[in-house]
Amino acid sequence: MNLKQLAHMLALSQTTVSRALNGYPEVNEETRRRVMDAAKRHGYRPNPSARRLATGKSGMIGYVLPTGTAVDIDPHFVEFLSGLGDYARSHELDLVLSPADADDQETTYRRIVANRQVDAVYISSPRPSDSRVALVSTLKIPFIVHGRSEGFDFGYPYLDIDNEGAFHEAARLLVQLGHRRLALINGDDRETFAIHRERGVRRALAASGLTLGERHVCSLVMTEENGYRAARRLLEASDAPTAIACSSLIMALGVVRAVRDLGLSIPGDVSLIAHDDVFPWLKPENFSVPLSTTRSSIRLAGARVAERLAARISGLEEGARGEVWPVDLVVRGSVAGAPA
Amino acid sequence: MNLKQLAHMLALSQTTVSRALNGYPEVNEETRRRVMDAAKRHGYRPNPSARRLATGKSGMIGYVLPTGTAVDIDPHFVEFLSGLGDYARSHELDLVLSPADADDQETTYRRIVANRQVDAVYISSPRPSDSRVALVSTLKIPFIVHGRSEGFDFGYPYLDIDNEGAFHEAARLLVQLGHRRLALINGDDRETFAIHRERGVRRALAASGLTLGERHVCSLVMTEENGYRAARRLLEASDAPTAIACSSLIMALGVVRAVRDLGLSIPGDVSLIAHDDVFPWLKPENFSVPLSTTRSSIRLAGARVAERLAARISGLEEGARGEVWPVDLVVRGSVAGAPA
DNA sequence: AGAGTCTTCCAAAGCGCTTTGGCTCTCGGG
DNA sequence: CCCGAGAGCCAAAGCGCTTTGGAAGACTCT
Repeated sequence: MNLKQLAHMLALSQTTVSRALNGYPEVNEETRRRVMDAAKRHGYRPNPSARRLATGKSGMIGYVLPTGTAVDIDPHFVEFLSGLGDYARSHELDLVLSPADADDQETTYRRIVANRQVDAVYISSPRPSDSRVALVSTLKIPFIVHGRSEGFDFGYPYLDIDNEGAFHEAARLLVQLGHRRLALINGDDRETFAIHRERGVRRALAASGLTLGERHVCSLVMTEENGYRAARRLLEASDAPTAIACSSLIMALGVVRAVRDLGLSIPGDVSLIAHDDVFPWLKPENFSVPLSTTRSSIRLAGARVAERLAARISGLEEGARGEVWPVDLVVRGSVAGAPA
Repeated sequence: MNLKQLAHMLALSQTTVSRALNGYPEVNEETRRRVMDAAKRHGYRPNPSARRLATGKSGMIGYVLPTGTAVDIDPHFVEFLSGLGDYARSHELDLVLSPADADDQETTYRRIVANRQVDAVYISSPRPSDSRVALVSTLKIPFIVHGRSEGFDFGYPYLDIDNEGAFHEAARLLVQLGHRRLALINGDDRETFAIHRERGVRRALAASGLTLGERHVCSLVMTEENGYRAARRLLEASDAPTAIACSSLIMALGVVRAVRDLGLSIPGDVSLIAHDDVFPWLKPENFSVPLSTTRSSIRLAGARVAERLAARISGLEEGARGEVWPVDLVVRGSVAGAPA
């Protein structure tokens, strides 16, 4: 059932039917009702390919997925996706993932924009002066960055959490508890979120005249194994930290294992605070010693990104609006006063 | 730059240019070269929307993403996606995720097929007599099921791992080691994979005249917390099992925690084997006691599904071909003879 | 040389929708 | 009573590609 048939069966022109369906004003309400009714009754669904060709709009959100045999998709992605899906579902938006060589995403961005394959894109895990952000800003397409880039002389729309503030609070708490040697087990420090977290820790330490030792900050892909290795290296050193801030729950698993392997205890020998993106399958309160966390639901962020993207597509949102969400510090059993 | 312009600038018809570009035989090789050359030089890219409207092909693979506030996307999904992306990238295929109410995916399947939004779809986490499989089989669209359904009187193409065989082997090993009371901490037993695993365990036990006690099999969403609860319940009972087979590494984390909380040890008091889908961020060899696993890379499965989907789209693969991958049993420190 | 056969190319008809540019009819105001 | 201004509808022109149904010329055969 296509427009032509529907129009013919209503003894109307395609123009009128199309307009009636799309809510244009120049059609009699009575006629509109008739059209709407017939459309529903016959299950008419405009062909998206045709509509897209005519309008250039696709009703899809795009995401360039970095891939490669050596590239692993971040497990956080799936949670973000859940949120995105929550919103997208109720607004008939689809999401298209365009896999791209991790080292050359630009080509893909250009392609999906030039082809008008999607109405908007989002960018995640940005780095300072991220080339994707720069590129997409010049392309005429609505977008939002999940996270933040830095060092541009132009603004851009983003949604980020207050990583610096979160880790500042976490470190400040540890310092207040008497800890003097803190360590930070961070994610990839080429990404902005990790930079911000380190900055937060440093600022808190500086406020008490302390510093983050060169060897007390690690930057690694966030796996359990890397958490273990980092913690092990830190704790075996002569100037072992008495408190650790950790960028992910998954790494924290490794940290806990390292602590145990070394015959130490949490929080007796080491206090631990990790960032929690809120996974349904791994909860900080269920760690053998309940884990203190800086918490922010990445799923909610996904939903919000979708919402703002939709707003941008329909022109309801414009300009370089940045949005920064505060992060909760949730104190549980894994922190205590510094050992004597 | 569109076809018309390109044709005009080559003083050829659109027909010829189109055919030259698409490899049709009825065009002079010399002409083809000229066309190809000019196309490349001017960066001509056929407009996918137009092509799609004309051919009905979209160059996209579809996946209906079950969503809802109470629905969590399985973390395995992201690994599968990595594999899918690996293949799709090198073949210019995009992936479109259509979020749907988890309780009504059928509408969405019908929509994406009717709209010809995608050239093929895949279905994951199938259940016995899965309605999605039945539906998609009637629709005229290439598809592959990742996993297996059961109880149909028709065949369908799928890719699955030998879940029954894997758990059969695992259980057999445990029995050989003298264990008499096994338990199974399984995933959602409405899904086929879980049913197959249970079947495998039962078969191995039966071979030695043993059975899987009613209360020795748990079926739960695969989270750390559920693994903990299940293990705790099992191990505190009077007829506590001496060996546990577990359907996921994430649940196994919880099992290990429960064992520790109860002052028991692995493998001294309990042997443990879990299924490993091969996550880059959590490895069985890094468990405090290296975990024995049945191992099968879900990422490779993703790549293979993409490959077969591509083959089906281009007509190279047809019919109801099922493919079942064997699963490795990797023995590590978490299994030992049954305690006296 | 005429007929048949390829080879190589083309004009034009879709694909199904949106949108431009009228056209017709009704109605109130001068 | 005529004019201008809506209101309501329509025909047709795109959007950019593929594909059908030839047609022209070159070549082979008899």
